[in-house]
Amino acid sequence: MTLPPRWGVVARDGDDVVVVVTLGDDLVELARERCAPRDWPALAASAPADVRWVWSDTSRWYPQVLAAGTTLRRCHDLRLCHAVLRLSALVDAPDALRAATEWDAAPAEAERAPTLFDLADGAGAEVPDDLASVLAEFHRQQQALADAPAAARLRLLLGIESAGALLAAEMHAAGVPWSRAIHERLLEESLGPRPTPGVHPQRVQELAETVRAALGDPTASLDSQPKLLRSLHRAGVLAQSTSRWELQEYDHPVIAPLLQYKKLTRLASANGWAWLDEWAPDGRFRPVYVPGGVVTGRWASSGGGALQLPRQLRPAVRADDGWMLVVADVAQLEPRVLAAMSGDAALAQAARGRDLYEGIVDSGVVATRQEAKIALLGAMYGATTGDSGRLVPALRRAYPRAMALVDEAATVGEQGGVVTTWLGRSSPAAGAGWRDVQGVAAAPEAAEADRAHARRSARNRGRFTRNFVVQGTAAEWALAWLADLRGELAALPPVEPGADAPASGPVFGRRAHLAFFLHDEIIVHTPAVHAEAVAAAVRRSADRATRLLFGGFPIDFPLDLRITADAGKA
DNA sequence: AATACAAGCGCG
DNA sequence: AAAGCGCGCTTGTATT
Repeated sequence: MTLPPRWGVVARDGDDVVVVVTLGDDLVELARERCAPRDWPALAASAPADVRWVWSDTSRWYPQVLAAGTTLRRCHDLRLCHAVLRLSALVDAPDALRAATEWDAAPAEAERAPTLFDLADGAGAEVPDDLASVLAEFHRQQQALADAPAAARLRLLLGIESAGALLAAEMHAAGVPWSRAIHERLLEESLGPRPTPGVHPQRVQELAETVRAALGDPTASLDSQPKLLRSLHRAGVLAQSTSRWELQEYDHPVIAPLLQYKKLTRLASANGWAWLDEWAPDGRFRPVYVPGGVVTGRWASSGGGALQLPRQLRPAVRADDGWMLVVADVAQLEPRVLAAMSGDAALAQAARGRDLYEGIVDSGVVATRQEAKIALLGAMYGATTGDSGRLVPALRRAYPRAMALVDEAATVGEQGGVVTTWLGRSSPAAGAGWRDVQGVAAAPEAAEADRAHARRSARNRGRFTRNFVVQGTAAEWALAWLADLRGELAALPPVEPGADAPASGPVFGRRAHLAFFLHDEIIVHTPAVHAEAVAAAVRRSADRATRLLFGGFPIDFPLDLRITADAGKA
């Protein structure tokens, strides 16, 4: 430890910005300055490095700091923390926190001015950012934490949630190093030369001709599902839909070229040349991450499709000259989290130091790895039919504690209750519509159709809450991993600037930085001299996240990790 | 002409 | 082999 923890506040004050720095938890004021909006990042940067900055919304304030060429170490994002505290079953929050307020607004979008439409319906509206509102909300949150019996877990959750918000802004600013040349080569190999806009690429046109010939219909429309389905029926393919998994059941010469046609049109429209020009014009892919964007606590994304980057395009993620990528993902994150949070020693044992699914097979629970995977996913998702549903009972016998945890979460959800993750994020309460459906079905005179509807609705909600506890706790583990790693990377010394202006900008052009995060995998872009140190840090952070959440429980989270110049290699 | 929805497919 | 969780995006079609 160096200095005691300090708080800082950044808020709007009329047309100015006010920066307050305080000492300790008692909020004794140390310094207060007013300045023009463009000058506050310099003020904040001159404060002690361990200040925890309280502000309304990280996406509202932090990009300005990054644009000014600096970073901040810690923050308390009032909007995100409000969202957690408002719903958490672990706090006895006052009504002022519980009630829906202006603090429930959507995140600010830095790129886009709010329109009247946005303000009218609340979507895209910003949370308050004036000093009085910010201090009032901060005190409400501190009070709620002071009264909470499980405050330690909640404080951890709020801390990693806020660190994630900093990181989301930083990763957007730094970008994923993206090779336009490799992307273009992949497109040309699959699709042919770049077509003029509005025209199908050459390979797609050739496939379309092959498909139409196989259909015996030279004018068949392939891009309209109803028309395509009718053409297929005329050719004797009596599918119910045009989805891939159904079509591939049929043995007909049209199927193979049609599936290839769908694959290539998808590539061209979702990640083709237009995408490249829009999202990686300068050799950096900058997706907009939305921390806390999913109810379970996972991040969402908006723009660029960061969560859907096809594996096919991963080779285009390429380190700069003299730099390397450290690519790491957790094998079977969610089942491991389930083993730990349920205290299921048998499942934890099956997971230890190896492929968890192989561990289940070795324990004699099911016969093959594929069966183990299907069974476990089915247990966490609530499958009742098919192979998955058939295999779940064997799992229930072998791992009763783990299965009891997800079964209990499902039961609570079916009854309209709230479930909570390991660190204290609670699921939303059942909505009025859902309760109405159950109420109607409970009446003595209810029709059988109403009862069936209510049962289906209850099961649906049960599957959601069943998965919520696992997916949400997995998101917490991942955030803890990221937050710790972010600190480790910041402690590495920067390298000398290269001859060219660094594509990652003044902040990240000289030091290792996180470049990508997707649920259970990360990519760090690092000067090559630090690659080994970064790899070690990635592993240390994962171990610390495990101990931070689950203490001494004997569970491990092994990483698949490689140091590479491009992220495409297996 | 603008908007909402469904299908389909990409990711974990 | 195709059921069960959470997302975002594009396209075509239906609605207004």
